[in-house]
Amino acid sequence: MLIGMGRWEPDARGRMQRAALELFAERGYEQTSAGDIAERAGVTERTFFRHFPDKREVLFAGTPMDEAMHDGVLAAPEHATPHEAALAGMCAGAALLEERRDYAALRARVVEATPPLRERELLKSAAMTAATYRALRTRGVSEPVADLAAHSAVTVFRVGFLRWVDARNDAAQQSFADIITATAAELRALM
Amino acid sequence: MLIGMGRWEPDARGRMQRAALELFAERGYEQTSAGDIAERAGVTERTFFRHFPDKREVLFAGTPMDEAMHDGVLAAPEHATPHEAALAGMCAGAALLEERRDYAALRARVVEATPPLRERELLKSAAMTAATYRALRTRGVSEPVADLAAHSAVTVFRVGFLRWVDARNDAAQQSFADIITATAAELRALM
DNA sequence: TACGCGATGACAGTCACTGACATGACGTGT
DNA sequence: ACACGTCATGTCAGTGACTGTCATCGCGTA
Repeated sequence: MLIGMGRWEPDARGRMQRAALELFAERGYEQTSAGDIAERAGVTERTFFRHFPDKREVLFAGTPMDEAMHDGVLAAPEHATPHEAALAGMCAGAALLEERRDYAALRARVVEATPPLRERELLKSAAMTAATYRALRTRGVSEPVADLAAHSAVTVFRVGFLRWVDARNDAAQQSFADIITATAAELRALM
Repeated sequence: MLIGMGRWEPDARGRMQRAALELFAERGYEQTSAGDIAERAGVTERTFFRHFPDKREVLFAGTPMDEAMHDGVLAAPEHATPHEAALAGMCAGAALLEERRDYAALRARVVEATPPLRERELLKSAAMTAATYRALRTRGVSEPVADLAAHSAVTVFRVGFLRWVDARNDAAQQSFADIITATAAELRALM
C-alpha cells in the first residue's frame, strides 16, 4: 500500500522488468532480492512470482525469439539449402532486436556479468536451436542435417549478437542481419 | 599415506555424487532435496554444501572437461588449422568420457529431463568454448577466427555427444572421437 | 444493486544456501 | 602415553527464493 500507487496501475509486468534491469545494473543480481524489484515496481513480492516463474526469467520473458526463428525458417524460399533456411530464421529472430540495440546491449552486459543469468540465456539459445530444428524438419530436412544446421546457425546468431552489441563497434554500425550474414561467411571460409 | 583420504568414511564426495544421480534417476530432481542426498550418503546437509556450491553442481563437479580441451588444442600439431586444432581439443575432452559411456548416458538422460540441470550443462559447454578460445589465442589465432572456431568445435562436440550416447546406436558402436570427426565432416559438407 | 471475474495483498510454509561455533578424528611433537 | 593443532564434519540460526491458500479489491455485466 504505497502512497500514490493505486492497486491496479497499468503494465505491472513492464514496470517489474524495467525495475529489475535497473536494479541488476545498479547493484548487481545477487544484491537484488525479488522483493526489492517488486517494491520499486509498486507491487508485492507475491505478484512478482505470479508474473514470472522465477527471478531470472524477468529479464527474458516477452521476446519469443524461438517462435520468430521457427517462422523465419519456414518462410525461406523453397530452393534454399538447409543451412540457408536456418540462417533466414536467424535473421528473422534478429529483426526482433534490430530496433533496440541500446537496450539489448545493456541487458547483454548485465547477463554477461551474472552466471545465473548466463545459464538462463543459454537455455533460451537451446530453445532457439530446438525451434529451428523443428522448422527444418517440417521443410523435409533429415534429422542429422537439421540437427547440425540448427546448431551451427544458432552458433552464428550468438557470435553475431556479441559482435553486434560490442561497444567497440560503435563507429561503422552494421545491422544485426548483415553481421549474421558476414559471420556465416567467415565460418564457411574457416572450414 | 594416501592423498585426499577422508577422515571419517572415505570418499564422502563420491558417495554424495552417486547418491544424487541415483535419487535424481529414481524420483526426479525436484522431488529430491539436498538433505535427501546427504542422508543417503551418510552425511549432513551442511556437509553437502561444503563439497558442492549448489545442488546442481553435484552432477558436474570432478570432470574438468574445459582444461582437457584447452590442453588438447595446445597439443595439436604446429601446422594444424584453427579448426583442426579446435577439433583436436574436442577429442581430448572426449577421451575423458570414452571409458564411461554407460555412466555418461545415464547422466545425460537425467540432465536432459531436468531444465535446471540442462542450464548448468550449457554453462559448462560455454566454459569449454572459452577454454578452447583461449588455447587458440595462445596458438596465435586471431580473435574472430578463434571465436568462431571454438564455438563451432564445441557445437560439434555437443552434437557428437548426443549421438554417442543415443540408445539407438548400440549395435555398431563407434568411439566418441570417431563420431566427432564424422560430425565435423558432415558440418563441412553442409556449408 | 447484486454478482462474478481476474488481479492483487497477506500470510504461512518449504527448500536452497550461508555464517558462526562446537566437536570429533587424526597426525605430530614431546 | 599425552597434549596439541588441524581439518572435515555436526549443529543451529538466519536469509532469500519460491508456493499454496485465502481474503480483498477494481471493474464489467445482468
